[in-house]
Amino acid sequence: MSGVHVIWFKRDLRVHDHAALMAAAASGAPILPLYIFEPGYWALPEHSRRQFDFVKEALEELDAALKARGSGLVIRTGNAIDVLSEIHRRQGIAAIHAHEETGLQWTFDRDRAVGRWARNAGISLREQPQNGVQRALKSRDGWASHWEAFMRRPRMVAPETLLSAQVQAEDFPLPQDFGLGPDDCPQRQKGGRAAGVECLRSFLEVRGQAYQRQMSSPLTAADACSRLSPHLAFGTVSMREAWQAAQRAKEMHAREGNAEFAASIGSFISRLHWHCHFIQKLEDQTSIESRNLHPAYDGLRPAPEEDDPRLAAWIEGRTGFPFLDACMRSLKATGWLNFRMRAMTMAFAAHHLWLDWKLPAERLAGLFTDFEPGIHYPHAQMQSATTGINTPRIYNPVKQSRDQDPEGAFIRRWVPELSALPDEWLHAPWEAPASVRARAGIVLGQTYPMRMVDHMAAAEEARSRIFALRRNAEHAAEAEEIQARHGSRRSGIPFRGRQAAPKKRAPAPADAIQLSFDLGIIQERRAHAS
DNA sequence: ATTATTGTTGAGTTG
DNA sequence: GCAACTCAACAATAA
Repeated sequence: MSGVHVIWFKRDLRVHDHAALMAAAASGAPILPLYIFEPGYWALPEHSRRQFDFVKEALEELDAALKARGSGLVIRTGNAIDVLSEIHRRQGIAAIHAHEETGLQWTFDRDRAVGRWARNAGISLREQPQNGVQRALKSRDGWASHWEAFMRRPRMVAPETLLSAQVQAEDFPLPQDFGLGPDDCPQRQKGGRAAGVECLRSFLEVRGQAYQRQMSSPLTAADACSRLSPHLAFGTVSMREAWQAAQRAKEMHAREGNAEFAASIGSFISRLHWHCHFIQKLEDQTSIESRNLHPAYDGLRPAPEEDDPRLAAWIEGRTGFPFLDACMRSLKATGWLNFRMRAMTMAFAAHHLWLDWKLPAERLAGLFTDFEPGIHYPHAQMQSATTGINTPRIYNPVKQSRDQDPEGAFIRRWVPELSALPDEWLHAPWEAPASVRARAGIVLGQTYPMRMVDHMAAAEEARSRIFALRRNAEHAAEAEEIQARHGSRRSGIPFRGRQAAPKKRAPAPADAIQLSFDLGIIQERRAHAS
C-alpha cells in the first residue's frame, strides 16, 4: 500500500537504537517522524512543566538529528487520533511505527484507541518493545533471561539518510497552552541526547567510582548517581545502550584493577534490571496506578482529600522534620532525588501521615523530571505497604537524618532557617533546649514548623495496623497470587558471571564523537540546526 | 534493602 | 591474677 510511514515518537526521543525508526526506514517509503503534544496527556496530575521543558529540549535535538538525515521532526498539537487522521487525509499513511509504551491508564487507553482507529482505516500499526519489557506477558518465569537477551542484542545505528515525506513542521506549542505555568526548578537536568550521553559517560568513567557507597545520602548521591533517569524515562538514551556501555565500563575497571569502580558499575547494572522489572509490573496491570495491589488494604487509610493540609505541608517541605523538608525542597529545585530519599518521603506520607498513596504519588510525580509511570506507582505502593508481597519499610526520618547527613550540610543548604542550630540538635529541633533554639533564632511554629506528628508514635501505630492486617488468614492466599504474577523469580538464583560476547562495532557515522574510552555509544555532533 | 529489640562477642575496666 | 562488669559493635529477628 502506498503512503507515508509515520514514526510516532513518545518516550523514545532518539534516533539510535530505535527499533521503530529502523522498521520505518526499512520500508523504503517516505518517512514522517512525528511528535504529538497531547493536551489530555499534559493535563494529567502527574505531568508538569519540568517534564515538558525536558521533552522540548529533547525534541529540539531529535529534530536536528533527523534533519541531518533528511527528514526533520514534525510537531503537532492535539488529540492523537485527530492528528493522525488529518495526516492520513492529506498524505495517506501506510503504517505507523511506535514503541510499546508502558504508561498511565491514559496512554494505555489512547494507544488502544489509536489501534482501533488504525485498524478501521486500514493502517498498519507496528509497535516495538522497549526496555525489554514484554507486552501480554503470560508468566514471570524466565523474565530475567529474556530481559538480558534483549539487552545483549546489538544496538541499532540510525541510517544516515531518511527519505522525507516533506511534511511542513508546526511550531512547538507553549507550556501555557496546556495550563503548565512557571515551575521553580532552576537546577533541572537538561533534556536531549547530548546531555544523556554525557551523563552516562561521566558516570561510567568518573562519577560512579563510589556509587555503591554514596548513593544513599542526598549529599553525595546527586553526583555519584548516574542521573540517567530522565533520559531513560524519555528515551534520549536507550536502556540497551546504557546496559551495554555499563558492561564495557565494568570490564574496563576490572581490567585496570579498580575493584571499587567495577563493583559500583555492577550494582548500577543490577539496578537497570530492577528498573525494568518494575516497569513490567505496570505493563501487566495498569490498575497499579489507581488501586491497591492487595485488596486487603482497601479502606485501611482514609479516602484521599485534595485539600488535606498535611498533604500540602508534606509536598512543600514544611513538615517540621528538617531532613525530610530538605529532601522535598531539594527535589523541587532540582527535579531529582536519590532513590532512598524518594522511598523515605513516600513512606512518611503513607505511614507517619497515614495518607492514601494516590495523591502523594501524584504530587511527587510532578516534581520528578524523570517521572516514569512503571517505576513510580509500583514503588509508591511498595513504600505504602499495599502490595502485600513486600515487607513494610517504615523509615525513621530522624534516624535517616543522623545517618545520611550527620553534619547537617544537606539540611543547612535547603532549610537555611535552621542553619544556626548546632549539629546535634539539627535533626530534631523540637528536642533542643529552648535556650539553644533561642540562640539560633528559631521559634518553632513561627520561623520553622513544629513537627507535624510524633514520628515514633505514628510509626508504631502504622506498624501495628499494617501487621494486624497481614496476620489475617486471607492475606497470605491473595499475596501468593500477587507474588506469582509480579514477584521476582531471581531470588535464590545465583548470578551468572557470563560476560557479554565482544560485539562487532557498527561503523560510526561521520558525525559521531568518540568518547575517551569505548562505551559503544554513538553520539551526535552538537547539532547546529539548520 | 527499615527499624527496634534482643542476643552475642570481645575488649577494656574495675575492685 | 581474675571474676565481674560495662560498652560498643555486630548479627539475628520480629513486626
